Amino acid sequence: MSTRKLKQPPSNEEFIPHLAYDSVIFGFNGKQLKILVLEYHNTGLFAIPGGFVKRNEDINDAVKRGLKERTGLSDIYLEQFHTFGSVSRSSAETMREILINNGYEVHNDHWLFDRFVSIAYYALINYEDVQPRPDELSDSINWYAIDDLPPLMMDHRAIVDKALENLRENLDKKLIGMNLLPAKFTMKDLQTVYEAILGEKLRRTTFQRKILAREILIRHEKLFTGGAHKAPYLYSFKDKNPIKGKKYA
Amino acid sequence: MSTRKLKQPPSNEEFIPHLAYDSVIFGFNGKQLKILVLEYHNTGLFAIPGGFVKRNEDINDAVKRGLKERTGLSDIYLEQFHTFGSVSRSSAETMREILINNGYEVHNDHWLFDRFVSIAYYALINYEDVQPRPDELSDSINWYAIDDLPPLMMDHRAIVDKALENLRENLDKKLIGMNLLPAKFTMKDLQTVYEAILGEKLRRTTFQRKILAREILIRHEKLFTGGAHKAPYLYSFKDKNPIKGKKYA
DNA sequence: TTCTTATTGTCTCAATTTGTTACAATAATA
DNA sequence: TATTATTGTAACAAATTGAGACAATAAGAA
Repeated sequence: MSTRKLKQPPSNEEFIPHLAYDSVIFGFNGKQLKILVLEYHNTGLFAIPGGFVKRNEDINDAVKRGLKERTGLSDIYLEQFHTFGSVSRSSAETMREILINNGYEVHNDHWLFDRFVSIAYYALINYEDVQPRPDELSDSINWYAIDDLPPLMMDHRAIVDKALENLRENLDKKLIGMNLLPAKFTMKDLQTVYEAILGEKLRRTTFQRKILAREILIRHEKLFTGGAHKAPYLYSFKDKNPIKGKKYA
Repeated sequence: MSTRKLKQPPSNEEFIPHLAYDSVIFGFNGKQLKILVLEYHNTGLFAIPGGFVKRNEDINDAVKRGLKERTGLSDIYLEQFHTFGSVSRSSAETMREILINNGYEVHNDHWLFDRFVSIAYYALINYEDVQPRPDELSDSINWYAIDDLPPLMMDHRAIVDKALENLRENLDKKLIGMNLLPAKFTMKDLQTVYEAILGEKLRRTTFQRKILAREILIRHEKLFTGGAHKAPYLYSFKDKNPIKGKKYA
């Protein structure tokens, strides 16, 4: 019943050789910080989403293109954080395993088996409005809690760790919460995002005071959840890009 | 008298195509923060030092190799800070101008005229123990004060600006001063480095108090300069890599 | 209606950190 | 022995952060 596969892998003509990108896509489900991890067909190999750069394409655009394909979202918050360039990070064996198990016909000196330098980005997206789609090579793509990841292939674990490190550093400078929460949220929601990213509990009153002191939020109506207690206000972010020097955590 | 040049440019066989590095090399002359800028023969083009990555070489090693060639130093403090990947940053015309004015014979589809992605690093070196050497393509290499740079070719000015931005951010986290000063220095020396990097004056007593509170310095003998005033202590850094969370500026 | 409960918004006061000024302790030199 | 410029530290004020207290709810239960 099954036909012989004759698929062609990405072409050398179209893409810059030796160059790839990888993306750590963060989402927040209301409780935990998660990232998208894909699994390749019949290999048991887990990886973060990556791709190649077209010969006449900005790297930023290549990453956006990949994210669009997998999440359906455009206008995603993206941050380039490191380029991984050791020789040892590349693994021809791993690439071969992936391609073979996807039914590709590839010769031994195919460009995908070469050494690759990877430019790594992290993305922040609103968990709720995404239905992740696996790409052609992948079996599945799923959210995994940041502290419960499957073993990742090659150096992908190191990439994720470095992404998280950078995300934590940028928590001070950029408005991280804006990209991980819906437009309106409670102060507790925001605090939970901060705690999930930092991996530690914060003091409620201090957090609230500091966030409010920054004057980056607009207060809206109250949210009545049905809980037997005072209803919290809803907030939204005032500005897209204030960049203040103040700390809030 | 002069012979016809028949030099060969770097070979496509040896290097990864489309991939380069650029380095912003910071030094401190006791007063100002400076960087190394080179000028290409007969072109009036100024650039920061860069190079290519061998096919079987870690990118970090490629940068170290380039730095060693130009400064004679190994064991240089290096920090990768960004990868520049827009299509528009590359300029075949500029490359052609440089190669032609160096007497190279290159065909029109030479690999150096292709689009390049550049991984950018900054380095911190001790100004005093360096005698910069121009490379084969360059006329000269000289120190320029960070606020008095010549016009730089292509996007090199943006690379320098981003390097400085990153250096300022890392002033908190890493022991920047260690790499820009001699082994022993006065508190005033250290403050001057901080001021040169930040581009602003700091309050003497607060600076001294905060630095001392971090307990990263060892106090040595006094330094008698011959000035008609109290002699300052000399200090050195205690540890290579403490990484404290405290701020000191 | 009136309790009870959990949560929220805000206030207060203590502890810590930072900003600012003051001042004594030098190294030369006059 | 004065004079001068600079350095190391102390002292106090101002600002920020930590830690608790507490009144104001929004339900549901009594």
